[in-house]
Amino acid sequence: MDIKVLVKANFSFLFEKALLDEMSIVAQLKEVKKNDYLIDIGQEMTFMPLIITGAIKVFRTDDDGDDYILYFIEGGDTCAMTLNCCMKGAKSEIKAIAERDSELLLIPVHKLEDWLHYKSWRAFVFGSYNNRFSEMLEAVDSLAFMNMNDRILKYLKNKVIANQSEFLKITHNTISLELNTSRVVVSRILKKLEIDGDIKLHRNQIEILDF
Amino acid sequence: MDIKVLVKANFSFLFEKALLDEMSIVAQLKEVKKNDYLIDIGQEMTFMPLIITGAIKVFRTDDDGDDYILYFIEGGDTCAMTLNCCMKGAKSEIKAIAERDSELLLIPVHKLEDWLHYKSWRAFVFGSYNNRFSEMLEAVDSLAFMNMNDRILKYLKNKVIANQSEFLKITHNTISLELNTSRVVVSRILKKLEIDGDIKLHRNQIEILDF
DNA sequence: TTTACTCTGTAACAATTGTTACATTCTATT
DNA sequence: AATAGAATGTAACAATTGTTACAGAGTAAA
Repeated sequence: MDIKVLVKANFSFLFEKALLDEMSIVAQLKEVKKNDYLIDIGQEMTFMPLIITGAIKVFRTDDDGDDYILYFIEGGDTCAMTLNCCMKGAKSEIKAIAERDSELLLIPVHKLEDWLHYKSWRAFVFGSYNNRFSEMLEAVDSLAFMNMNDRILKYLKNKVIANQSEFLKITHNTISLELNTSRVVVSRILKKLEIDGDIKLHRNQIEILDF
Repeated sequence: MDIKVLVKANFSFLFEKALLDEMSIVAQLKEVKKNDYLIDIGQEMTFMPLIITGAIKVFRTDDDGDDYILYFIEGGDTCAMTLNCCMKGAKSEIKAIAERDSELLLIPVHKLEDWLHYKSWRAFVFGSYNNRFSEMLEAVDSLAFMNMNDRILKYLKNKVIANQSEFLKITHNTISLELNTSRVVVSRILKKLEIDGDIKLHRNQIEILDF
C-alpha cells in the first residue's frame, strides 16, 4: 500500500498537514509477525516505530535472561524507550516483541528532534513519554502492592485489550515466563481463577469472563 | 541570595546564556526541610522544581496509603513527573518528599514548553525523562528480580548516595514503610546484613560498610 | 529518678510463592 | 494406530516473606 495513504489514514487526526507530508516521504512500512523481535537489550535503535495496527509487548530482562513484562503498546502509539534511546544514541534498555501480527511505520531517528518545531509532534512525543511513564507506574504497582493472583488477572486483562479478544491463545508456561514466576504457580492460580468464575481454561487458550 | 547568581552558579554548565537570563527572571528559590512534602498524589503541579542542593525522594502510593519508594533525585536534576504533569496539566501520580534539607529553583510550568526552542533546554528535558525512566526500570528490576535481602541493601546504598554519607540516620520502621514490607522483616534482614559484614547497626543509625 | 515512649531483637507461627516430581490429556507426526 | 512431545493438573515439600507477641534497651521529658 502507498505510504502516503497509510500515513494520512492513520495519523491525520494526530498531526498537522505539513508534518504528515514530511512523514510520508521518510517513513517506511514494516510488517512483523507475532513473536518477531523488534529490539533487544543492548541493541542500538536506528528507527522510531509508530504502531499502525497490532500490538507490541515490552520486557525488562535481567542478567540471567529472566524476563518481566512491562506493558503492551497498541495502535497509534510509540515506544518511549525509542524516544529515550534516539535522543542520546544510547542502547536499548528493554526488549520488544510483537504481541501479534502488526504494521509499523519506521521513522529515522534524527527526525524525532527535527520535528519538534511542530506543535502536534511535540504533543505526541511528550504524550508518549507520559503514557509510557504511567504504564511503568502500573508495573510497579503490580509488583509492589499486589499478590500473584491479582497480578495474573491484571496481566490477562491487559492482554485482552492488546489482542482485542477475550479468547487468549497462550500457555501457562508463557505466562510464567512473562511474569517471572513458575509454571506450577501459574497453573495453580489459573485454576483458582477458574473456580472463582473469572476465567475459563482450555488447552492453549484462556477465556476471560468478567470483562 | 540573589537568584541570578544562584542560577548562574548552578546551571551555567547546562544552559546557554540567554536561557540562564530568562530563568533568572522567572525562577524563585524554595528552601525545604527534611521530610517536607513537595507534592502528593492528586495534587496539581504549579511549578517545575530544579534541585540545586539536597535530595528528594519519590514515592508511589496505593489506595490503602501504602508507599513504595521509586527513586531519589539529586542536585542538578528535576522530576520527570513534573514534566509529565506540566505538559498536560494533569494531577500528580506520585508523591515527593525532601530526603534532606534542600534548595529548589521553581520554574512556572508554562516555561517548560516555551523554552523548548533552546537546544540546551530540550537536551535537559529529554535527559531528565530518560534518567527518570532508567530509575523506574531499576525499581522494576528490584521488585521483579531481587529478594528482600538485596533490595534492602540496594536501597541503603542509594540512600548513601542521596545523603552523601555512609552513616544513615534512619529507623527500621521507616525502611519498612518505604519498601512496603514489615518492620520485623527489615530488622531480621538488617541483622543478617550486619553478620555478613555489609553494614553496622546502631540505634537510629545504620553504617554502610562495603561501599 | 521515674515514667512513658520509641526503637530494636527475636521467637513462633502463618501465608504466599517457588520447586520437584509425576500422572494425565491432547495433538501432531510417523 | 502407535509414538513422541507439549500442555495441564496436582500433591508434597521448601523457601521466603509476613504477622503476632513480647522483652529489653535507649531516650526524652516530667
